[in-house]
Amino acid sequence: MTGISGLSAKERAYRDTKARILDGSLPGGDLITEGQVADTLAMSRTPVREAFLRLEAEGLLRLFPKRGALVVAVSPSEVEAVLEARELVEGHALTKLCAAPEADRAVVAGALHAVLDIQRAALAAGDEQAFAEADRRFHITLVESVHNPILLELYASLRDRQLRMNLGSLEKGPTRPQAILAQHEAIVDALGIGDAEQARARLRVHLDATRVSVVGR
Amino acid sequence: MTGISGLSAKERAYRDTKARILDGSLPGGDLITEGQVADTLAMSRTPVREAFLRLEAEGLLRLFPKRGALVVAVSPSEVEAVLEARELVEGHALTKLCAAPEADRAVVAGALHAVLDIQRAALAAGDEQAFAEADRRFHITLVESVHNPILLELYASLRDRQLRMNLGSLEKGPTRPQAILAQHEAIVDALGIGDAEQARARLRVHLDATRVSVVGR
DNA sequence: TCGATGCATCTTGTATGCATCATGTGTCCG
DNA sequence: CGGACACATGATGCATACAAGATGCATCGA
Repeated sequence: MTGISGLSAKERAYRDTKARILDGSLPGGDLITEGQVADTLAMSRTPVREAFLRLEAEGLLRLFPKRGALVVAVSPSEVEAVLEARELVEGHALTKLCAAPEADRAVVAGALHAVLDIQRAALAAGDEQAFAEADRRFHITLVESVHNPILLELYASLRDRQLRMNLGSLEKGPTRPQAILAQHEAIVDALGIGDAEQARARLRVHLDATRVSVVGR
Repeated sequence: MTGISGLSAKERAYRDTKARILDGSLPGGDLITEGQVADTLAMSRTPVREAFLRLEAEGLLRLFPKRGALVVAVSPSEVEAVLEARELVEGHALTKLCAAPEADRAVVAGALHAVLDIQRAALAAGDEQAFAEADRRFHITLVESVHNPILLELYASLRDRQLRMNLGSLEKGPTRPQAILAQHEAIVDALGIGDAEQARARLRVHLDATRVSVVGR
């Protein structure tokens, strides 16, 4: 029935719409309807409807009864909320790692180092795509080390939201990537010696820099 | 057209099913179908389907394509995950409050004291229902003080899951409520003097006691 | 007897139709 | 000229219909 793709219609509607929101083709403040998306994707309204519900749960859409779906605009307060939650979750990961047996910490630190190598290479090669992916991987790896599905899922949703904020933001400037990499390295260094306070402080620095880059102050 | 209730069919399906999962009428491991629920509530499958999707997102159901919906059984690891997340969020609230201006802290402390009064009265009256509601109110008030919608929503979902764990647990014992109340009071006391470390430690005690009550160890 | 196959049945996935509700507009009345 | 009302329009909410996948069981063959 879908014919082309092996994915269900619901999944296609979800991914397509989400992608269009995240990459900015559907700007915040836009009002879209089930019918529009259904027509575009050549499917009925039913799967689109389910995709919309999911996107609303993720905070990307806001549904208005009988009126349409509003693409939620990124507000400064949302930026704050996302960053606060990120600091909480990632900071927890750092603390927990530093309190964990040496061996466990070493494993994660090793994984993080590997990611940093990739990120360094991406920076040298000027591959923004790979750099962003490595950045994502870095933070995900950190949060995964907590082994808590609930926190991991929350974090994934936070990353998605942040993605959208980044592109709304000012140009990152050519020095941003280097700064990001340096901040990552600083965090891993603190982690390497098991200094939780230091690691958290550096995480805070990293997220503050992110905030500045996003809200411009 | 449902006529009777002012709620939408989707909302009724969601609340009813959720309630039946949380109160144990639908035990973990059960396989339910959209049709069953739709018949029971005298509505079509469509709104039930949407309710199921929502419940899956909350971690209460797990949907299997073309097979049905599994009521997720509470696992020990889920208990750990929920409690870890709760400690993280509530602990953050305590820390943030202690770092906030005296006035802000006093406002929240006042609200918490008010809730404790209610809880004390409920305990004296032997009103379990009211006691549980006050307990819920206590923790929600704490988390609300963070003013972060993302964390608040996460917390709400955590509380729901915990609800279900409690009833699967051993009898609470007549002394449990008193212990809970005492632990709450201890937390608020530490908060009153702005001692974040102390408050967090007491929160940890409280949640540990909860874990013992739930998993029995 | 045991395993493979085909079918009946059940459930979901999607499409479609209709009723309802919200909104904007044009007209009529003051 | 201004405001209220009736209606056209468009969207969702829900019901229903149908197709397709998954499962269990009976049946058949070795």
